Amino acid sequence: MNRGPEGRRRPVTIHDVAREAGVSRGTVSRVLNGGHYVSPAAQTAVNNAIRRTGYVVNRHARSLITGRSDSVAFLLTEPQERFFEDPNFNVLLRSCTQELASQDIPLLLMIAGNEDERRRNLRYIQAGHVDGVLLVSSHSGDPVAGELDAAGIPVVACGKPIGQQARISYVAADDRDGARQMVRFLYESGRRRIATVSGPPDTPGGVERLAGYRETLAECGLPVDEALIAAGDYSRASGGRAAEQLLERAPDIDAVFVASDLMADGVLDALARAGRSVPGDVAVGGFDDSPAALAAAPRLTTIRQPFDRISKEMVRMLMARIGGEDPAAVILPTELVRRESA
Amino acid sequence: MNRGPEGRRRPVTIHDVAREAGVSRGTVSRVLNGGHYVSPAAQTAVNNAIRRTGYVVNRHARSLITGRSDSVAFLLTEPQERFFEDPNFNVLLRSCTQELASQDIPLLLMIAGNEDERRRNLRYIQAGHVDGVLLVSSHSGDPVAGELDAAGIPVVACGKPIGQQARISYVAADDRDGARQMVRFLYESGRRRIATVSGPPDTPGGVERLAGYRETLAECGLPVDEALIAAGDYSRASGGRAAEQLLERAPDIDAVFVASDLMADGVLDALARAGRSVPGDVAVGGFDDSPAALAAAPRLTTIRQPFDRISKEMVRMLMARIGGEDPAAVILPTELVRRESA
DNA sequence: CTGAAAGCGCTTACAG
DNA sequence: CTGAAAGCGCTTACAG
Repeated sequence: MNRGPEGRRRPVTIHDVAREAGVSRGTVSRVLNGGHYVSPAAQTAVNNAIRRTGYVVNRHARSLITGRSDSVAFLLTEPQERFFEDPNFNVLLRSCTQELASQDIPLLLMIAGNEDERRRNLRYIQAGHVDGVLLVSSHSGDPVAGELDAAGIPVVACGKPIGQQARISYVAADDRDGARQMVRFLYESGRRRIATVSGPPDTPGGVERLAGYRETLAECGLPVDEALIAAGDYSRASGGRAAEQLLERAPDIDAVFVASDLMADGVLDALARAGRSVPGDVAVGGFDDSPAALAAAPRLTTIRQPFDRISKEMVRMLMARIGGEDPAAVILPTELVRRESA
Repeated sequence: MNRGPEGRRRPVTIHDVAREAGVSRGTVSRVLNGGHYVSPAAQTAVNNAIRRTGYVVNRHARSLITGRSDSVAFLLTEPQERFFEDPNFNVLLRSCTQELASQDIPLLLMIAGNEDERRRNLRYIQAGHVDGVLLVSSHSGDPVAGELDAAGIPVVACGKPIGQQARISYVAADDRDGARQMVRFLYESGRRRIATVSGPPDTPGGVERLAGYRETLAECGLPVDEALIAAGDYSRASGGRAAEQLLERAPDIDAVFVASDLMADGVLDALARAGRSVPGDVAVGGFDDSPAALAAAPRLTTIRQPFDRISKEMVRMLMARIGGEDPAAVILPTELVRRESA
C-alpha cells in the first residue's frame, strides 16, 4: 500500500502498475483479465509490477464497466426462530461462504423473516446489486424464487422449489432414497412398528421423506398405519409433540423415523419423559446428520445430507446460470450414519 | 425498469432522470445526496422523475467516486463447531443484518475458521472492499482486531478485545454485573453451596463473569471455594463435563451459575444423569438468554444479554467510526430472566 | 501483441 | 440555486 507525503493512503491504480511495468493501461488490464493477447514478456513485467506495487483491483471501477457486481446474495427466507434453532442453516451458510470465498466472491447475507424484509431484499437484488442469489428456504411455497426468476435474476435454490414451473435451478439431497435407507435399516434391525414424524407438507423434505417411508414399508410387506404418522414443523418442540401423539395413538411403536435431526432430538426428550429407552424400547432415526445429531443423547443414527457438496453445487450452478447456462437440477445421494439411537 | 427494443433491460441512469425532470445531472445528484442547495421546485421535479422512471442509483459508480463501498463486513473468527452449535451467533448475525438493512447497507459475511481464511479475509478487507467491520469472536486473544486497526480499517468488536491497546471500539454487556445478579438471586433463594462453570479465561465473558461470581460470594459472606469452580469452553459438552467435575469434587452443591446458556444445557444433562433434580436439588442459572435457554428442559433462568441493543450499538458505532469519530466503548446492562431452572 | 481513446454512471468543486 | 465539466479506475473495441 503506497502512502502519499502525509502518510495518507493513496491506493495504487492500474496506472501506477502500467508505469512501473513500462506498458499501457490496456495491457495491464489484459493481464488482469486472463492474459489473452499479451506477450510473455509483458505478462511478466506486469506481474512483477503488481507484486512490487501491491496493486489490488478496484472492484467498483470494474463493476461499473462490466455491469456485474461479482458478488452473490445468500437469501434466507425463514421465520427467525428456525434460523436460531436449526444448525442446518449454519452449516449451509458456512460452506457457501467458504466456497465463494475460494473464488474471491463475497457473499451478501440477506434474511427475510417477514413480508417487509422480503420486499426490501427483493428490491435490492432487482437493482442489480448482486449477480445472482442462493436461495434457502424450507417452505417452497415461497413466491420469492419465482419473482426473482421473473426479474431475470439467476437463482439456485436449496431443495426443490415446489410449485415453481421448473425454471429454477436447485440442488437437493435424495430425500426419498434417504428415507428408504433409514426405514429399511430399521426394518432389518427387527423393528416392525415403525412410526414416522414427517416435516411440513409444503416442503420437499416433508413430502419426499414421507413418501419414502410409505414406499419402503410397503416394500417390506408392512402395512401403512396412518396412526403411525405425525407431522412436525422441523422445530425441536414439534418433534416432541409429535412423539407424544404417536405414543398415545400407538403405544406399541418400536421405532420412529424422524424427518430431521432437530425434531428427532425433541422425540428423544419425549421418549425419555415417557420412560421409553432408546434404542432399547424404541429406535430413533433422524435425517440431516446436522450438528444436532451429535449433540443429542444418545447420539443419533441418521441420514447424512452432503451439505458440503450441496453448497459446492449450488455455487457452481449459480455461476453457470450467471454465465448464461440454462437451469438444471442436481440430486445428491444420501448415506446412513449409524450411531447410538438405532 | 425500462426495457430497450429487444426487451433487454436498459438500466435507467441519472441522465434519464435529469432529462425527465428537465434539470441537469448535477441537480439530480444533489437531490440524491440530501437535497442541499436545491430549490423546492427542482426537488419535486426530480423526485417525481425518479418515481416515474424507477431510477435506482448505481452503487458502483457512486463508490468509484466517493471511495466508499457503502457495505460492511461481519467477520466471525470462530472454530466452526461453535458457529454450528451456539445460537448466540445467529441472533447477532440476524440483528446486525436487520439493523444494516434498515440503512440500506449490505452485510458481507466472512467466516475465518483457520489461519488461511483469516489471511484471505484480511486481504479482502484491506483492499478497501468494505468500509468497516463488525468483529465477532469470543476469543479475544485474536490478533485480527489489532491488524485491522493498524491497517486503518474501522472496527467495532462484540465484547471487549482483551490485550488490544484500547484503540478498538467495542460493545459489551455488563458481564460482571450480570454474574452478580445471578449469584445474588441464587443466594437469596436460599442456596449456600453455589458453584460456577466459567467460560474460557481468554474471553471477556470467561474472566468477568467469574470475577462477578467471586465478588458476589464475598459480598454475601460466603467463602470462595476453588473446588466449586470449573471451566468450560462455551460448548454444551464442556458444560456437561464441568458439571461432572463439580459433582465429584463437591457433591453437596445446591446451585450452579453457568457462564452461558449452552453450557448450562450441558450442565442440565449431567445433573439429570447424576439423578439430581433441577431446581429441587440443584438450581441452575445460565447466561445470555439465548434461544438455547428456552429449548432447555427445564427452561433456564438466565441473564439476558440485550443482543438487539448490542447489534444496534455496534452498527451505530461502526458508522460513527467510518465517519471519523474516535473509538469508544459501550457497556449495556443485563437483566435477570426467571424461568424454571432456578 | 499493443497503445490511444472512449465510456461505464456517478459526484463535486467551480463558475455563475 | 444551478449547469457544464472534470474525473473516479477500470475494460474494451478499434486501429495498427
